[in-house]
Amino acid sequence: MWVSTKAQYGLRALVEIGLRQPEAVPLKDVADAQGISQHYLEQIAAQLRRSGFIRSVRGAKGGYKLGRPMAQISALEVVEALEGSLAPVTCLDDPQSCGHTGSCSTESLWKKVDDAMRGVLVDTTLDKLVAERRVIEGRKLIQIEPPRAGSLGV
Amino acid sequence: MWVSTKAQYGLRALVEIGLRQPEAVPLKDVADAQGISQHYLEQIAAQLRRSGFIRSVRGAKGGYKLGRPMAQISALEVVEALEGSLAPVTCLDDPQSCGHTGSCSTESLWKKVDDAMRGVLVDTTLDKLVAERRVIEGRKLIQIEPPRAGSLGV
DNA sequence: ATAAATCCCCCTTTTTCACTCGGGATTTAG
DNA sequence: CTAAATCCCGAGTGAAAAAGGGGGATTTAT
Repeated sequence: MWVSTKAQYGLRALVEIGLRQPEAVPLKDVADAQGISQHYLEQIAAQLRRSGFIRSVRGAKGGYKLGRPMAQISALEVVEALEGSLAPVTCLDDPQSCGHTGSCSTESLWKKVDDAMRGVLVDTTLDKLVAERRVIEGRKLIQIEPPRAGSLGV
Repeated sequence: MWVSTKAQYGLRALVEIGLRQPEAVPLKDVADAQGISQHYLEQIAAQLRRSGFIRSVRGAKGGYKLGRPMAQISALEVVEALEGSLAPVTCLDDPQSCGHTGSCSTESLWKKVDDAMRGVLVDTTLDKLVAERRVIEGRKLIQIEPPRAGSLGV
């Protein structure tokens, strides 16, 4: 596994927050929904906030809102903000690290791998993930967020 | 970096050995050519041997030969033999590890990433890497392994 | 016999992961 | 005003993996 749980949790948290736009979503809800330690999630949220993906609303009834439109948040950005470069080998980031850049037979292989993976992650924006989430949840969404009338849950 | 140096060294060692087929190549030569600790390389070679990628020839004038045709050795096999699964997230290997397989909005993203990267690595066989290496080395190859006639250099 | 090689097992050091712990600051509800 | 709900911050921790090192036994060409 080379994507840390931190990055996975962060991305899932953004989906959870995106799902309830434009309401402020407290981390407790996210932690409960995803089965994650709330305190750990706080640290992740702090990083997401510093990177501008979310904005905090403090105090009771507070929580987090998205910092920019869902279509402008790619999975690549999120993951790299939380765990640094996703390059398969360091010499793609730092050509001096191994010394023989340009003369290595495997260099282009790693470049291709990097491009392939990066392509998928750039293409996957938050709105797509949220849409997929809505499909998965289906009707259950209605029970979580009743549209102001109490005529749903018996 | 999520491909260990062990896997990188192992792959490069196979290229080095493949380059001199069908001669037995001692690890010292590989270590020198690649700038790797010979002792560390021994450990890697042991794993490659147990996986059948190379066969050892013991004693003086010994070394390692390829265990099967270069076209039948993919980078994916080599890397996975040396460092286990390359899946970006554990739930692709072990669906029980996270609990909510099938109901996770990011599951298909990681599957796509996995497929993209795996596709590149499966497609890259040792003969392609060796060919690329020959291109890089160019004429220098002649100095290392003269094909019995002196009519090539100059 | 000797030198060149592979083979084998155990050991250390450093770093990273995935959290936990213990608070403090800010805002709203009552 | 007070209590509750939130976010905010930094330190610490236990386990695992990464990247080797040490030392020696075994096999074989010469």
